[in-house]
Order: sequence, then C-alpha cells, then structure tokens
Amino acid sequence: MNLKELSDLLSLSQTTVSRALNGYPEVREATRRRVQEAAAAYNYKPNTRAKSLATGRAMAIGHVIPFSTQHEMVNIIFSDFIAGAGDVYSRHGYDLLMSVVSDEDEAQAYENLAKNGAVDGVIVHGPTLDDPRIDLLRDLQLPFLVHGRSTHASGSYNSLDVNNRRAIERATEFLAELGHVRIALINGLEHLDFANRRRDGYEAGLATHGLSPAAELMRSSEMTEPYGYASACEMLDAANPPTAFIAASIVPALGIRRAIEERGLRIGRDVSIICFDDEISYLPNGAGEPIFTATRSSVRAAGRRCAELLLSQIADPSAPPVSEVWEADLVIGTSTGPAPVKPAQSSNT
Amino acid sequence: MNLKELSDLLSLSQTTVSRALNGYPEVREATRRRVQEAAAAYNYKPNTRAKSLATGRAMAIGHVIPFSTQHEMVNIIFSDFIAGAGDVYSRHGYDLLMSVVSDEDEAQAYENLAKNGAVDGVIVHGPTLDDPRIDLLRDLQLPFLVHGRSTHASGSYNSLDVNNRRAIERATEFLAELGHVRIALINGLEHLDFANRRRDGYEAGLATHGLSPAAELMRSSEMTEPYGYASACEMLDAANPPTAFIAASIVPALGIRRAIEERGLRIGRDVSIICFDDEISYLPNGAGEPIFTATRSSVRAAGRRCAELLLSQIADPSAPPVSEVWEADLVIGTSTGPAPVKPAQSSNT
DNA sequence: CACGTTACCCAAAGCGCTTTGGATTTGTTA
DNA sequence: TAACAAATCCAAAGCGCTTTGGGTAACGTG
Repeated sequence: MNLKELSDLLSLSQTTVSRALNGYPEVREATRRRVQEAAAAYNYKPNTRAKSLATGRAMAIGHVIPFSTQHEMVNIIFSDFIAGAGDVYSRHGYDLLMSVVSDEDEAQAYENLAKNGAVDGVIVHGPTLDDPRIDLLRDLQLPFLVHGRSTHASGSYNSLDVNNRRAIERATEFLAELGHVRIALINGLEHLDFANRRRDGYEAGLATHGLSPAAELMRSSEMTEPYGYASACEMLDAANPPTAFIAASIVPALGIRRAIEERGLRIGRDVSIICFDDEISYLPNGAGEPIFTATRSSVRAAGRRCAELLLSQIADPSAPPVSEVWEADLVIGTSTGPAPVKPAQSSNT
Repeated sequence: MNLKELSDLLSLSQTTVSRALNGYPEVREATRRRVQEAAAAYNYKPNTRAKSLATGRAMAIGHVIPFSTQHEMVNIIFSDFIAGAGDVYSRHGYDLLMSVVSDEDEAQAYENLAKNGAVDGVIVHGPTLDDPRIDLLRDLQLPFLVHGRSTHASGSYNSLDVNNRRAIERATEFLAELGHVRIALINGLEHLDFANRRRDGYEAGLATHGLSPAAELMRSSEMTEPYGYASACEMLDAANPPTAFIAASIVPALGIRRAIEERGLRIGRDVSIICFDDEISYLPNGAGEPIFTATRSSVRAAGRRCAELLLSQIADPSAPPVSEVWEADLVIGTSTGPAPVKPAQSSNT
C-alpha cells in the first residue's frame, strides 16, 4: 500500500492525503479523519526512503563504532548508552544507524555518512584528548554531539560530559580523609579524554592532602576484569602496598576485589575500593546497598540527554552549541573504611 | 556533488556514469576509468536513499531491541554480537539500523521496518520458547534470522544457535564426575529459549548420574552480579548447601564468587563454579588461564555468522532456510575441583 | 559494398514521497 | 447580491538514483 493507492482508494489527490497525514492545516477535519482511518485500516506506512528523499532529512542519527582487530574492545558502556539514546530517537521518529568500521576507516565512515545523506547527525563516542573527528565533522558540516569532551579541541561544539575530574578528585579526597596515604589509580586508557581528566582529579585530590602521586600506584589500560586483577596483584604483592584503590569502572573493580580476597584481605577494612559506576544495567553496583563505594552517573541517562541535545540542535541549527557537564554522585558502600593502622600484609606471598 | 553534476562535468550521461560506477559491462574501460577517477577526485558518494528508492533494496539490516521500563535489562551480549554482525554488514555495504522500542511496541516496530522498507531483513534477538515474532515476520515477508531458536515455533526458519542443552549437560556431568551431588543452577530467565534448553541439559546431566534436580538449587532470573550473589548466599547459608554452581553467564558467576569468598570458602576446593562464557570482550574469562571453568562460545563470532547467513539468504531468497548449531567448548579453569568429602560449612553463619 | 553485430552511449521513465503554485468552492462582508 | 477572502483540494515538478529501450558508430562478414 503506497500513497498513490491510498489516495486512489479515497478518491483524493496524493497531495491531500499526504497533508492530512502530516498534520498540515489545508485540509478539512472531516477529510483528515477519513484519511487517517483509511491509513490505519490499510496499515499504510509511508516509505521512509522516499520520504527522506523528498524532504532532504534522513530522520536518522549515526553512531560509528570502531572495531579493531588488535584490541577487540567494544566499550562496556556502549549498549546502555545506545539504549538510552535509541529510546529518545524512537520517540522522535528517528532511526539509529550504526556503522561498525575498522579504526583506520573511521574518518571515511563519517565522510560517507555525511555525503550520502544517510543521517542528519552523529554522536561521537570516546573522544581523545585532541580528537580529530571534531574538526572533520565541522568540515563536513554534519551536526554532531560529543559524549565526553576533547580537552585540546579548538572552538566550541555540542557535548555532554560527566565531571570526571571532580568525581575522582572527590573520591581521592574521601580516601585521604579516611587516612589513606597509599592510594592506587587503576585508570582507563589515558589518551582518552575521560581517563585523562580522572587522572588529573586524582593528582589534584592527592595534592590537596599533601600527597604526591607514585608511578608504581598508577595503571592505565583497557578496563577489563583481568586488568584490574593483575594490577592489584602486582601492587599488593610489592613492598609498601596501597591501602586503597580507585578503579575507573566497576569491571576492573571486580578484578581488584578478586585480588584482594584471594590474598585473604578484607575489603573495606584492610583495603578500600572506590570505583566509577556508570550504572550499567547488567552490572549494577549491588541490589539496594551498593557493593562498592562509587562515584556514580548513569550512562543511560547520558545517552538520553545526548540524543535530546543533538535532536534539538538539528531542529534549530542556528542555536549555539551546548555543553553540559554533569556532576557524579558519591555513594558510600561497604568497600571503603579507615586506613588500617598497619598496612595490610598479603597473606599468601 | 550528485550524479547529474558529475556527469555534466564529464560530459557523459547519468546513465553512463552510473553504469561505470556500478561495474556494468556496457561501458568502455577507458571511460570507466575516467569516471572512477573523477568520482574519487570530487569525492562523489551516491545518495543512499535515492539509490535504495530506485533499486528497491534498503541495503540495511534491522535489529530491534526491546527497552522496558520495568526491567531495564539490555542484554549483556548485545554489544559484542552487534560488533561482529556490524563488521560483516560494513564489508558488504550494508547499514545496521537499530530500533529501540518499549516491549509492547515490539511487534509494531517489526511491522514498520517491513512496511516502510527501511531494511532488507532483521535479526531476532532473545527468542522465547514459542516466539510470536517468527510467525509475524513470516507474514510480513521480511527475511529474518533468529539468534537462538524457538523450540515450539512451527516450520523452518533461519537460525544460528549454540547447543545450550549439550553444553550445560556436559558441565553438569563434569561436576558429577568430580563427585559433586549438590549442584546448583543459577539460570537466566527460563521463558527464554536458551535458558530453557540449559535447564534441560542440567536435568539430563543430573539424570545420567542418578541425581535428581532439587528445587532449592535452581534459580532463574536476569543475569546480574547481585542476582548471582544473592542466590549463592541463600543456598550456601541453607542446610545441605551445594558444593558446585553452574552459572548462565560470567556475570552472575562473579556474584557467586563474591558470596563464596565472603564466607571464607575456597573456590575450586570447597565450592566449584562453572559458567557459560560468551567471550564478551570487556569481560574476558581471565587473561591466559581462565578464571572459571566454562562452556565457551564466542558471541561475536556468532554475530558475524548470523550476519553472513542472513545476507546470503537475502541475496538468494529462494534458498532453503539454514539452521546452524554450534557446540560450545569446555575449558577447564581453576574454579572447579573434586567435591569436598565433607560439605563446606559457611564460616560466617 | 551492403548488411548484420557488437560496443558504447543516451533520453526518459520510474521509485514513493513532499511541496509549489494554482484552481475551485465556500463563506463573509458591504 | 456582488466582491473578496478563506478554506479545500489538485496537478505536476522535483528529490537523486537505476534501468529500460533505444540510437549511433565502429567493426567484421560475405
């Protein structure tokens, strides 16, 4: 069933049917109702491609996710972010177009999306400190919004970020105030902007309490459980081990916990853990009482908000770019406690 | 830059330029080269929407993911599956269209995709025992492939599944052969086909060794860490606790481990764990030596294969439906060992 | 050299929708 | 009741591409 068939059936022109369905005023209410009823009865759905060809709007938002063969890391937070954003898209009649590309083809992917008119805008994931995609997208004139920020990028652009620096600074100070002196940071990859900011926050928090960062207490890598485990093992087995860990995500925190428990140490008593909790649906930080003391910010809510901001930018391209920064909550769980008087000693070394 | 501009520039007709670019034989090699060079020079990308309007093929595959407000569970394996499938789509020039809808709108979403011609086919995620989407999609005449199977669905359809029954049967037998008698199953939601089959396998494995399933040793829910933790706590604190756990995924297995370690029990000695490992990129089962003994099957590889199968079905709609079943590997880690002579006693109850 | 083949290229007709620029009818006002 | 405005509706021109159904020129063949 297409427009022509439907309009023939109603003995109306395609123009009128189209206008009736799209809420234009040039059609009598009685006619509009008749059209709407017929459309519903025959289950007519306008062809998306024809529609967007005619209007020039794709009614779709692009997400390009890099897929490398070396480090096959698909972002942990990805599916929750997408769920939030996708829900907003649906409600606004937008589709979500995903492009999975090897990372050397990433620039090309954005260019294609822009030139072949498949999308009206894109969301940029995982910005680096000086992300080239920002200039690229500006050149391509494709509306975009960055989830996160790119510290060294020039000019202004749409973005939504968590105050990563402040969140980890607070976490660090919280631990310092509990008397911890040896505080380890199990960070994400520091060429990524969020991880870099977290490190800044960590160092700032230490400085406030007269502590200085120690190279042997800092790690930076992809945030897996085995990474958290291995890092914690090394540190705990070394001389002068940390009494507290700050983990960049709940996943490495689980690995840190494994290392700690394996050594017969007690979490929250011998060793404390704080992590950044993105409120991932399938990895909740406990049910009710949190497992980990954590800085918390919902990535799904971020997805929703990113979608809203981008859509409104698309609706009114003349509006100035917006840049939102969310503060993370600090929720107290049982994984933190006062620094032990005597540094914990691993029981199986 | 569009076709008309490009062809004007080359003093050729749109027909010839189109044919040159799409590899049709009716154009001289010299001309073709000239066209290709110009296209590259001016960075011409044909408009996707116009192209698919003209050809009738959307060059896109749909994935609809339900988003409910009650239980906000986005599937754990989702992002890895998508990464695998999306990579294959890209290589074949297909886009990936995602529809995030509240679950009461799910049928509607499929119908829209079919009628408005936005996609050439869809992948069905998380089939239930008797999944209505299969009949729906057949009615809609939209090519589809089911990731998993639907036991009670009629007729044949394209599918790719892991042999969940056999995998868990082997796991159960493995534990039984180690002398375990009280074996718990921390399953996924059993209205989902995969979980149901795993339960069948569990019961079959027990039966082979003369054991019968005990209601107090079986749980079925969404596969979160707190779920694994809470289930294991209950069971370990009850009279006659299990000496082994089978977890439906690595995530609840992490929770089970937490419960065990919290009670001062040793994994692999006092209590054994086997889990189903989908090889999720951000939750690898250890680096090198596996953390958990596990039945293993790569969900990313499954995503790739699903995409390939669906695309070939679309390429040749007359081909009969294919139905692949993969066997999972059983990898031995340190989380399993012989049943303790005397059932472990929780140290903090 | 006339004739049939190829090889190569083009004009124009869609694909299904929106939207412009009228045309026609109806209602309002003096 | 005439004149004008407002309300309704329509025909047709795109949107950018593919593809049908020729045309024309070049190339053998007898």
